[in-house]
Amino acid sequence: MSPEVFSDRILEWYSLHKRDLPWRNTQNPYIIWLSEIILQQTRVAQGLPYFERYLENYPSIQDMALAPEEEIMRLWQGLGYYSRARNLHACAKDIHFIYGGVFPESFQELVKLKGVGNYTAAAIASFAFGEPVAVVDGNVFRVLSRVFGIAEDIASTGGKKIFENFANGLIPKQNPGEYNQAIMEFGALQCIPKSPDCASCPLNQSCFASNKGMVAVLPFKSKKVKVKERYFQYAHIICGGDTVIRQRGEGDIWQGLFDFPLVEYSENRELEEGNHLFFEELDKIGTIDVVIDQHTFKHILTHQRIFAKFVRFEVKESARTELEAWVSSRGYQLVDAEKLEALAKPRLILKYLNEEK
DNA sequence: GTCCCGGTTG
DNA sequence: CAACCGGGAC
Repeated sequence: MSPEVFSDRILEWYSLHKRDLPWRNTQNPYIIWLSEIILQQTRVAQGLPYFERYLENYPSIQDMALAPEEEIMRLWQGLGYYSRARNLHACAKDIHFIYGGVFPESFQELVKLKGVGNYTAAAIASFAFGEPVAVVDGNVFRVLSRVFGIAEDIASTGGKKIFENFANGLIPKQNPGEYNQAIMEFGALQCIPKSPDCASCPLNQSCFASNKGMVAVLPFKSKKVKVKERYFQYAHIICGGDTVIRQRGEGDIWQGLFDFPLVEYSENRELEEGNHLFFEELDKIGTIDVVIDQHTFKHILTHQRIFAKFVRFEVKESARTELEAWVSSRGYQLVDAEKLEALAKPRLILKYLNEEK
């Protein structure tokens, strides 16, 4: 099948099936960029409300650039991959303060922006500026590998390169943005990962995978995820209406988000036995009113299974001064309910806080 | 429960 | 090239 026939069929399918999404039918690079960052590693249904909230809070890149980091992170709460939010803000500031508020217009320049890789640069360049550069996301891998029978490993650097080159050989010079949207939408709705309805597909006759019975095995992806088990002992320490929190550091999950003081064990046994590691320390600084064992939460991520046990310590108001000293010596913070609400927390912590009362 | 999905970065 | 998150399908 020639590139022209392929793109024509994809575009025709798109004209019949395209979803009406708020970031379509705009050429505004800010809106396109925002939607693409949110949609990285994220389904449309999950990202849509976040997109709307960001756009409502920050109608322009200037608004976002001038917003406090804490607010940017809080708006991202629950969406995952929090480095995207940090990069979003850093990029907004760069564009506002360095680029004079004007988005760069070419793939070459766009790809230099923080949080903008090959895919996102191609999306912005083609959607906003009509540059004929192919987007290659998970949808495109799937469509091209099946239709044209490309069996290269999409998890490897070399495989990705082959798909990128192939995709760029297909892209029509007129309306490349429309075509890019079309092939991704085709992958998202028609050529879906599992059990696609090939009978209704306009490319069925000429599709390699369909003809060879290889729909279930293409695209080929080598990755094997090794899941790490972790055991968190959390101390939920409250004093009056205030809560002890700490900000998570670099080099681990939930970077920059807020959770509670914790001890991590390597064995489940330790988690079950070592209940009150914080008890002694807290007991030293003042009287603990109540200690309540909460049940253990199992938090499943792709690469980690986290077993989190929460113990709630209620510290007497009379020991507040001592608690404050301990909190600051450990690099923690004692915050009121309003502040706690305003900070970005991981889903696990939100689950606990919601269930706790 | 288990498996699967997905862009960028250090 | 491994690490980063959460949700949805089955």
